Amino acid sequence: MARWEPDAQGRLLRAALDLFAERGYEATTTAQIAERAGLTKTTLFRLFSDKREIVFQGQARLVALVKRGVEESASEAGAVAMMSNGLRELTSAHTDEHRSTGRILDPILASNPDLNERAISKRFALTSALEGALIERQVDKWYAGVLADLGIRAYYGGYDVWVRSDDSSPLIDHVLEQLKHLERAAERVSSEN
Amino acid sequence: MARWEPDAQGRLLRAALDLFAERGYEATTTAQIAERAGLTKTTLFRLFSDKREIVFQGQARLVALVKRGVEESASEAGAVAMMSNGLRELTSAHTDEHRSTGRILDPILASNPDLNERAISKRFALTSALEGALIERQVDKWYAGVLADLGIRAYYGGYDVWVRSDDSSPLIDHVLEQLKHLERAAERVSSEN
DNA sequence: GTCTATACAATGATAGAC
DNA sequence: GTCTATCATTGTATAGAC
Repeated sequence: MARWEPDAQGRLLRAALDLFAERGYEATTTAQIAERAGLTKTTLFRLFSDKREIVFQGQARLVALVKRGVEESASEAGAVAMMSNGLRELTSAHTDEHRSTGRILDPILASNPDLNERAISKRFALTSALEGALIERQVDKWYAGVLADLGIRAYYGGYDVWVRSDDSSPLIDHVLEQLKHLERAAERVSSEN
Repeated sequence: MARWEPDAQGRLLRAALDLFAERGYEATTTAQIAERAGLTKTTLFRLFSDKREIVFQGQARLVALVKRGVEESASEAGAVAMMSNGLRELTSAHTDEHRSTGRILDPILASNPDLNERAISKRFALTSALEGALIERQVDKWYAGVLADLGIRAYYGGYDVWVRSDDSSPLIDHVLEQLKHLERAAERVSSEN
């Protein structure tokens, strides 16, 4: 059937995670990753735009998901409801396998400035996507910005708890829990003025 | 007296801005920047950790400023007041010269993914610094996160308007104007629940 | 349509001389 | 503190194999 082993991207991802965990991100060369995956450097760079993207490729999907959650919200839904629908879609992509990967990946991300920078960039991309989707749904631009910040902050906070915790509660529960606290905090802004 | 021309960093920055504006960021090599500044590549990389930092070095100061604004706030000050004191300090560093530089630099940043990523990373660093400083001042962690997002969003929004505008109103005025809108938006979160 | 081989330019690190 | 020189690595480009 196939002349090549399938799932080159998946093999490269696993090879990269193995090597990064063993020897660190910087001490691992792209040639080594490709070799362990049974490929060459050329192929690696055809499949991933750069070394960091090996580990972040999956995140591209998330931007589309958060947008879809907002777009598919009922027309009567309020802005907060549309935003949390975005978060619901976003979190629906996270399986238990992602949680395992996260446990390996997160310490590596934290330890390397280049990877960390890419992670921040992805967070910003999610925030902008959420903000833009809300504006498309006629939410006032100021309100859209504030809600996007709140929502993505809740998502990352919830994700951190979820990855670290052993319980079986789904990611969305952790995220909505965070969102509740953040909404209450947002209320305090008005009471102080 | 001096065996070398002084202000190597400044000369490198000006050389880099010139060349980036002329030929673009990617088409300019670090060797060319160093040469135009009368130095070598080695010296450039001793003074700047990487090519992008030539253009962002100045931002390191800003993190210290926003922290100081919060730290030096009166003990009776509320959380919003401490946050906007941070913004006041932050904006105090921006001279008319920075505005001119911004007019040249901003289109270059927007046109290059690598530079853009670094810019986002700096924005996140400012947000984290502001959030951390508020927490140090005993602000509740949820509230600190929300206020940091609001404040930095106001700062960037205000900066964009300031750089583009021809009037003589100081940056802080634009930032506080944005902040007013964002605070009102934050109030709406509560009314929707 | 996917992979390999090879050559290449540029970043960034390092060592030793002035 | 700067210079020259050399080096490993990332990432690109090309041309061809299966």
